[in-house]
Amino acid sequence: MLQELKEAYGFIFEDELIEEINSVGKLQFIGAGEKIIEIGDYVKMMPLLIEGAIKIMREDKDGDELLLYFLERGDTCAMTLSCCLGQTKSEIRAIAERDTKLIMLPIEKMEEWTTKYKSWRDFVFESYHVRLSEMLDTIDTIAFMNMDQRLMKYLQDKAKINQSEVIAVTHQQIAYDLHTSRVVISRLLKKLELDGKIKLQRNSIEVMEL
Amino acid sequence: MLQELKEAYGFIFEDELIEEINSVGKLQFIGAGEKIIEIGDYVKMMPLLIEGAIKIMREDKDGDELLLYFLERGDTCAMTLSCCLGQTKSEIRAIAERDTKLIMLPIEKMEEWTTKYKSWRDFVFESYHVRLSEMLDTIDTIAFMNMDQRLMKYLQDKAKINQSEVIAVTHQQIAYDLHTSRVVISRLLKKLELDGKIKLQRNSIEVMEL
DNA sequence: AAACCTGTGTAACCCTTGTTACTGTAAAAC
DNA sequence: GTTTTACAGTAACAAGGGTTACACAGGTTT
Repeated sequence: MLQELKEAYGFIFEDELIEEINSVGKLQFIGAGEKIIEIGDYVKMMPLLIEGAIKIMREDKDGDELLLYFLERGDTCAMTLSCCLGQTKSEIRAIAERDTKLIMLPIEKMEEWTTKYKSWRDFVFESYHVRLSEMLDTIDTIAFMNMDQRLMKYLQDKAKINQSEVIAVTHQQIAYDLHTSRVVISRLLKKLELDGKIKLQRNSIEVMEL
Repeated sequence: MLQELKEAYGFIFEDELIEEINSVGKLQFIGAGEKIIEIGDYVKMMPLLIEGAIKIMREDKDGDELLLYFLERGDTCAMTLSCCLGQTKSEIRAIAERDTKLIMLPIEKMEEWTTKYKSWRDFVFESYHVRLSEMLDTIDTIAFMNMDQRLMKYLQDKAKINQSEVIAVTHQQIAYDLHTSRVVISRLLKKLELDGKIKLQRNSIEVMEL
């Protein structure tokens, strides 16, 4: 674990902190599609993403869903952070977008490290900063863009996070992520294909413009 | 200033920190409607809200606006916080919703206090936490609610923040805040009035259900 | 091979929201 | 008092997106 830890976080954390993380953290593997945290769960561990990608979803009382953003290597879940420090339940659902490797940290250490390590403090602040920006971006997207633009952005983001122009996804799944209906997605995808921006296959989509 | 400072933040900050804030902070009065921060501004000071209310707006490249949330006494602008620590430009616009009293803190102190005072650290973390929650709430609103529901929520929020059932606002102003058109707002307001939820007057609206 | 399931394409229709245009009216400016 | 200006009401229409319904195509199961 130490090696991977250093690769992903060595430039950020001082050596002593890396040691500590290495000794108290638990390496964990999550298969693509597996759920990591559910809404309402009490958060007992804080994840550091080593490899892979996680998608963060929001859901309202009626069960309507919406993709908030993706997390990548070097990210942590500020939402979880927030929950840890506040001892509250999770407001979001986290699902592995790809096979994912992460280090789980006991939340007791959070407080301690915050006092002890400047690099940890900076990391936490930076995480919050990045997350707020990401949330602003999400708001911009749903507030100011039409569904066809949102769809194209979604496909591009998803291609990027999965490091492949061909993304494996069904129209129904996209509809869930964008909080709309399958018919609408099929309709808009066909339009995008006619515009030469994507190519449709069964169960997958090739994105031509990245 | 000391007295007001203690009233608003005495329960949170240790005495020594209150002293420091008192000595380096500059008390500032902002009239209702005045702009505090514009998008793209470099943030040189961090505000602590003592009294009044501030509305935080987002704007996209086409000039389309959207109200994100209100700040109240005891709040600070996490977005500004974020900018201070990251030395980046403001992503949002802040406008005094009512006559507002706030303490401006030089950002150099942020780093120092973060190391020195646990109460300050906790305050910063708590601010981020509250702000993320507020952003989630904003996302829920625009993603999952129809315009009539959003409008009613807007009126209720605005009544609450201004501590009055009668709010002084034009249909056009509401349209800007909710990123829609005046005609749509007039239409929906009339419907809400017929439902007995509000009473319309020129330049003001009385909210019956709080 | 037949039956079945899942994913996709498409038409027809409806509701919500956005747009344009015009009217009236209160308040402010002259 | 008359003229302007800002605000509000409303109709008519357009567009985006949600809904329902049905057809069909690949795979999978039996």
